[in-house]
Amino acid sequence: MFTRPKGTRDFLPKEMKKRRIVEEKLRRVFESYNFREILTPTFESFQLLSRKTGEEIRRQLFVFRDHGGREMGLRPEITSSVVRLYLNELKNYPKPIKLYYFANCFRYENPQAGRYREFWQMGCELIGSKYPIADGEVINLAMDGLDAVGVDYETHIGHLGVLKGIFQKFNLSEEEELNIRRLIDKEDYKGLRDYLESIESSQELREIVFTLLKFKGEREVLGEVREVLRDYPLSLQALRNLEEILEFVKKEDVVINFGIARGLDYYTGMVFEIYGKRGGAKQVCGGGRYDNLIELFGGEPTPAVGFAYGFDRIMMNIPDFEVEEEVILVVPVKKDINLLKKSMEIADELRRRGKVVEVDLMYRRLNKALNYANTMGIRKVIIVGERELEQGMVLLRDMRTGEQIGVKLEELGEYV
RNA sequence: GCCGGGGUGGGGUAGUGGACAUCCUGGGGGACUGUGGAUCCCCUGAGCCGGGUUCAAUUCCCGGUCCCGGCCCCA
Repeated sequence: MFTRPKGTRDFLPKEMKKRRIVEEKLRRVFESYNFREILTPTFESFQLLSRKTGEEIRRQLFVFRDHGGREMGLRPEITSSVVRLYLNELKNYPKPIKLYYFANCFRYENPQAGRYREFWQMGCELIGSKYPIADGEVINLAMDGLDAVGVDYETHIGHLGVLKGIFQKFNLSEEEELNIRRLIDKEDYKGLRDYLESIESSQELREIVFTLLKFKGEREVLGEVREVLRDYPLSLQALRNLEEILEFVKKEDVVINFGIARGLDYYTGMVFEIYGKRGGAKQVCGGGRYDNLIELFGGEPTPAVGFAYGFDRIMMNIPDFEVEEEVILVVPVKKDINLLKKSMEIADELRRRGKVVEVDLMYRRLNKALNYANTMGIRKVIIVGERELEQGMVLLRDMRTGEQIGVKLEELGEYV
């Protein structure tokens, strides 16, 4: 027997239906902002995929060689592909360019709650605007989408420029910066303290870092933060940028959090993460500004900002709902060739009218067919028998009430 | 990559170092040649894989694998 590859899933009809419904709601939000859908290949050259990241992501990449010996990888996220597409096809279009996507991604990781080797991301990239209003729009869009599907969430917004401004003043090496960011990101404050001591950082650095991390909260903290950062001009500049962005963020209840470092190295400015409140695999959305990435990929320096939803995690964070399908079953009273054909004709006619219609394909006895309708939750059954056909009628049975009426064939469409 | 808990028909389960492995549900067919949630009958179908201990393993031990979850990292 064959089994599913580890970390992958089969989606059964019922769940698929729900996914499509949620997908459609999210799509409508992106499109209401006039973001336009694109689709890029499932695999890209290994070169492209590994461009912006180091060893860590390489370990998570599904890689293969094609028959021509070219190294390929399955996309672990979509932003790289969108940047490539932008440079290939759209770089001379009027800005801003607003694109969205919904696609599967692959990471070779150990599965756990809300984490799979194949998973779906829906996200967007806004390319060409460096202004705070663009950051604000993207954040608003992210929250609108979650509202549209009923996720209970908390939004955290930070800015990498603030920490960078501090680091610069202390001449830290790139590696030291990275290590510090990593410890901050995972909120390992003890480890952070130990590390800062191990690299013999100055007292001032330690103080400013921990002070900054303490200011996690509502917008009111910004005033105090400004005070704390008064000797760090670059940080103040970043803070100013963040304040401008927040002017455009329409919801008040967001958490200012300078601890958001984001693992992907390409972020340069505002960063944000949104957490669902239903435990396990909390992060349903992540994004931010990446003004260097396009340049890194060989294009003109171009500012950009975007985010991605973890679609599967959204599915875990929405209130459950039932999908109801109005299905009609047409069943002949006997397995007589003429009745069978007549049943198909009736089904055809109703389908043309937009109904979802099934004909009994199992040559079941009438009682078994009704039983089938019952277990399948099919509400309406059309019973086709000679006696009624002679008068141009069929029987229409409502499985829920048990009511059964004779209906003229011409009027059937109005009854079901 | 590391750590914890699991794995019995399609789904849900019981039990056991020893005979054909329990029950419910589901699926197919029939009793009933035109009316359901019904009854009865028949059929279908299971101890993750490999090794070890043992006269004997689904049961005990080890390894692997997959699932669930945690770390790392992220969506």
